[in-house]
Amino acid sequence: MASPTDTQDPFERIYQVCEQVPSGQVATYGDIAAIVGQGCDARTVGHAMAALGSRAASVPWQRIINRTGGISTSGPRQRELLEEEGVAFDDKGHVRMDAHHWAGPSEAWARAHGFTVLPPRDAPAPAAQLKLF
DNA sequence: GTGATGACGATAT
DNA sequence: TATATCGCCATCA
Repeated sequence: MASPTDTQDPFERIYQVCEQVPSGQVATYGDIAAIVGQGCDARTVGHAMAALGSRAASVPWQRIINRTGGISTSGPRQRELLEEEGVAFDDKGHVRMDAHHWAGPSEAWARAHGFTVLPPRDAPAPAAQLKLF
């Protein structure tokens, strides 16, 4: 049996999750893939973004970046859009993931649409903290 | 059906 | 932090 509100199209589900990313925040391809699940891979999300087509006007594709916080698209267009939303970049052109990383959709929303909740990413960076003293 | 390509991720160095 | 290598999955020739 299929899940409720089953869009059947993996790309369509990816677009749905992307639309949940609020303005001023960014999400990584891996995060979107983890939420969508169903064998969706970070690369699959990239393909979906490349196949946006006319959907580019409805999906905040600019808020989807790679894990390094860098922009994979060609041209400064994506950075322009993000800066318009208040996203800060460092001198190297990387997004400040520590300040703009999207924590994921609401658990209620995820369950209502049959998505997976993003795992707790509260990694305390052990090495840094241990070496602090 | 197979091989190559790609808006990637994680690990190792 | 940057680079190199491998793995993963969907699309195209």
